[in-house]
Amino acid sequence: MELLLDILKRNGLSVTESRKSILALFLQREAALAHADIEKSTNESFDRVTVYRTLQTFVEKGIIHNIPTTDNSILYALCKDNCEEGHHHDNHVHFICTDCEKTICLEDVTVPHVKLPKGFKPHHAAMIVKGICDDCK
Amino acid sequence: MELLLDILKRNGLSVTESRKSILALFLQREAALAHADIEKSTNESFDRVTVYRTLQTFVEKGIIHNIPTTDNSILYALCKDNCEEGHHHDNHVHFICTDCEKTICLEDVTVPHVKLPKGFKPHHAAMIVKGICDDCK
DNA sequence: GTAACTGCAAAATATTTGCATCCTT
DNA sequence: AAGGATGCAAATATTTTGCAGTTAC
Repeated sequence: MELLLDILKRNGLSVTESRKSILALFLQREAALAHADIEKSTNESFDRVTVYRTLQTFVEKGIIHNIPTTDNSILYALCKDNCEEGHHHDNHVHFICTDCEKTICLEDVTVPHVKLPKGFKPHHAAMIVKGICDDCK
Repeated sequence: MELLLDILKRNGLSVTESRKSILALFLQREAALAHADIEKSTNESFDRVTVYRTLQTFVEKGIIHNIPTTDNSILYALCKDNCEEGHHHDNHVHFICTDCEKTICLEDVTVPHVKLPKGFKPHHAAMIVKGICDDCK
């Protein structure tokens, strides 16, 4: 709970119920969350609009980042290292379990470099692996 | 244009105006397309619903596949090899140019394998590289 | 001729914006 | 007390569904 308040304060955000609850959700799960997950998990105690605005604020501050998905949903995840340092290092692999549908940040697996065709200058790379996670195997 | 009809017929699809136009769009561009791009490019000559249904049909038949994105859009791309063979091999890297905003299939760059933590069984991997493309450099 | 595709209407869902009120600092 | 955050209402955008008319084969 200390950590939670630290994160908000460090980023110059006022401490409100919605921010505390939503950030707590991210801290207690290892999986990524979609907007809909957050609405469900907080029992709809916050206005839908507040959830949108809270997520947007967190992304702007670099507290969470979004993860590429193949469908039209946006997944958000907070990753330990980032938060501790206050800036983004989401260069790790994301794993989507096709069984339990969770998206997990594999903090220890970094995205490998690839050789691109001539003329292409890479700036940032993301990688998503689908399969069966440790819990569902 | 021959190719175009071949693709439709090979997949057991009847040849209609919308399918021809939309498939032609994919064939003449190397970049991936979003639903909105298609509506614009076809001059809104087709109903929005038809575009949805056509894209869905193409995905089901394996003519196009969708590409992961960080925002909440869905990008679709047809990749040469897949179409020639009639089934999916989209295990190549996708490049998103942050300048022209195009998403390009790098057919020749395959997604590298990564070593996952114990218990994780990979099934499919995708990789997205952001940066500056050959045209914008 | 028949099955399948399209367009229109409308429903359902998702996202954004404006504004008055309430809460944090 | 002041600035920012929230909730509500409503506008806007996106996606889905049903159905009647049309088209491809």
